[in-house]
Amino acid sequence: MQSNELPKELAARRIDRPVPLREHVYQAMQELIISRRLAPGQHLVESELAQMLGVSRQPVREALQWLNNEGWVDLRPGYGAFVHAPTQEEADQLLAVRRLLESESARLAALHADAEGVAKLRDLNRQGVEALENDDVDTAVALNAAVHRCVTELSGNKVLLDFATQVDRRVRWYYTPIARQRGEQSWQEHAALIDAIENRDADTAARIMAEHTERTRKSYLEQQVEDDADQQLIALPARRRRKASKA
Amino acid sequence: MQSNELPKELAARRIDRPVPLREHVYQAMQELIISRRLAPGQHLVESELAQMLGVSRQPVREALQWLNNEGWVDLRPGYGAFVHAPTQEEADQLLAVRRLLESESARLAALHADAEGVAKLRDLNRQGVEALENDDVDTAVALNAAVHRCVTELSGNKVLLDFATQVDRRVRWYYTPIARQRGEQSWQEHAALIDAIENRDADTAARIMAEHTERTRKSYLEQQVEDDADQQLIALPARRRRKASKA
DNA sequence: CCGCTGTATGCTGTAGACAACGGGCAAGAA
DNA sequence: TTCTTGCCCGTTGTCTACAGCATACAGCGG
Repeated sequence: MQSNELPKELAARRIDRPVPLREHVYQAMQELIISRRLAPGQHLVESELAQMLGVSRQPVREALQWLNNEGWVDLRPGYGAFVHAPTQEEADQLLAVRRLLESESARLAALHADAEGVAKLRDLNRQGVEALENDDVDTAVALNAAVHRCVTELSGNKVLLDFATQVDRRVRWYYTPIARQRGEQSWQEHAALIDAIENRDADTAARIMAEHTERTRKSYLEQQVEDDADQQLIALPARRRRKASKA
Repeated sequence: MQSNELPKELAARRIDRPVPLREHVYQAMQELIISRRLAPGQHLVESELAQMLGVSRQPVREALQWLNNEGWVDLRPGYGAFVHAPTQEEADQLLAVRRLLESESARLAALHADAEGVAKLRDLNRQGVEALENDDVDTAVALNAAVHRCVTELSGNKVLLDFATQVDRRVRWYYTPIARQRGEQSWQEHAALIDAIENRDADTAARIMAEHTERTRKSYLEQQVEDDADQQLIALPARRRRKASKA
């Protein structure tokens, strides 16, 4: 099952085949959505996407299924796919669930983590602080997610990891804008959390994580109000959009 | 796929188009998996399923995607779909997550539930007790799930409801066999829970729910040991199975 | 007898095409 | 003008066909 890359430039006129096309479609569309080039609520026409990405409709359909499962698009049977339009209410509830899952993760991590795991956490956190000092926001955000993910991995509960991962992906809809705002404090809280885990202090770890995610939630809610205006980008059916743009 | 049955529905299904075929495929396969006619670990060949259900491979593929997302089958890219083989460890972790989510649901339900919601809960619970008295296990299981779902709905957190629903579906892999075992006690606990919700006693509600699901988990773990033998039904590639059955 | 290699076959992933459904739009009636 | 009615066409859901890869197996050499 190994994928030995780079042998065929001939077939590479499409895309390298070892990885199914739907994967590329999935990633491409995810980026398009994150970058807002596909607006929330927008109707996604399969044939348009297929042509745009140079593949047939099947990979697009399958990618849409995945995107649907991860909350990036909403699939209305017989009607089509629409870019998910996140609401404040949903964000609030999502972050509440995140708080619940991650707090429990921290508790379990404190019970189960070994020295190696703690070391890895410290390393990630150190890198995060460095990234912040260098104003490298993207890296900092990624490392932040990595820290949280690592804690969840150390919980030893794979199902919990699954669900937390799902939540994390959906949180990323909202997260980036607030990363800069409360950067430094966040990493200090991480450090305290890691200490608690190292000391096998489950209750403290859980409490710190709960407070940590709760602050993130608050930050988001304060931040978000101003954005709501352009949430109103209307979701026109593709047809109507096209007619409109002709005029 | 030794026993090809229920292909009669296909003809009728093809006529009423409003519901996509993949929905029917999804439901049919889910039932086949629950009933163990598709064994855990078994390799699912798309073309076989398609022929068996009287549709083409596309609806089957899409149904498999859904089944994968809900944990019924595992999809290995380029290799095929396999009926998910649940393990004890996974069940344990799954039930731990369930405990977490449902406990929080109960807490929130106690904070937010209105009189109407409480009434609905009581009604469901009453029906459940009746079903148990009539030895109607299937109905009792369904009503049990309904009570839990209703509590989660009353929490007012739609995201939480989403995740709890996912967990519930996966728990059903394991649940039915233990339903009979601890039937009566379960409904008594439900009653206590509903009281707590009605009294707006969030902490008590959360505690009762946590203990309730924890007992379910324990029951499962005790029960399950004996089943593990036939978990070892080997997952042969479809080809080999066919050859073997010729001999 | 065992291991290797070439070949055959079956499976998945993808492409391209068709038919039905449903919304949009225009023409006609009130 | 405004509402109704019928047609048009865009979109989805589905089907069939094909290419490529991986495995199983046979035949050969050690």
